[in-house]
Amino acid sequence: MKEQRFTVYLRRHCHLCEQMLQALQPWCQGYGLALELLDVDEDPVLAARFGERVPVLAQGDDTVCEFYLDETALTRRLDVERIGGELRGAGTYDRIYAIVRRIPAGKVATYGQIAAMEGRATARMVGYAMAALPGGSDVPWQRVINARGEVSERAGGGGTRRQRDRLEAEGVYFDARGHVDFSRAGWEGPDPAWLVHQGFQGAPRPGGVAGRAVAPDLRRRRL
DNA sequence: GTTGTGACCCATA
DNA sequence: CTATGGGCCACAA
Repeated sequence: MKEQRFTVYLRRHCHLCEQMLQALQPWCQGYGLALELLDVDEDPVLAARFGERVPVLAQGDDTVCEFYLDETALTRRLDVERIGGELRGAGTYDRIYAIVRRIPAGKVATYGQIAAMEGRATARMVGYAMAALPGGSDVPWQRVINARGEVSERAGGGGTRRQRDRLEAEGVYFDARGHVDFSRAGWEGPDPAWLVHQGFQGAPRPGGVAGRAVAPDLRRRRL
């Protein structure tokens, strides 16, 4: 397994720098990243290049992120071969499908929830992945709904009805406005150990927040 | 290489 | 409650 080299440009007594190194710790252990730490104050060229803009995480000449660890950006940079479990080297859609397959009958998850677990997808991409499924797939696509608790509308129209019918056949209840109550039917996520083994992000907080049983799409959050 | 195609989500107003 | 605009990107042809 080849290691992946990254460079952190930093300076001493820098709070953000220490914070980024700490955030990188589990990535080094889990994915075998090799970090090169460069103190920009020890090299006038680097000091001129970065000024106050540290820390910077870089891969070769490419900047991955500045100031805070952007885990999404880092994930994109990682060699997919490094991801463990049966999903080693799998494409994003296959990784999404693998998570969706674990939603039990009678439960639902949101696009954003799946995306947050997958780690590098967006909610929208989860929707794209569902749309790309061939007929007769073993992926229980009907169990993925939007963040408002509704079955999403789509161009065709018939698919929407079919999704609701399948969910109701599994015992999922829709209220008069066509909404699912996440506190009753919301999926809390797969076995955390399975997620970790597959190299996914952790599950959103189980149980959820009042009024929203699942975590929103965490990707968009900026620190 | 390029382009077209999609089942989203959130913050506002 | 609804409407709208911006942010998004993998995949197949």
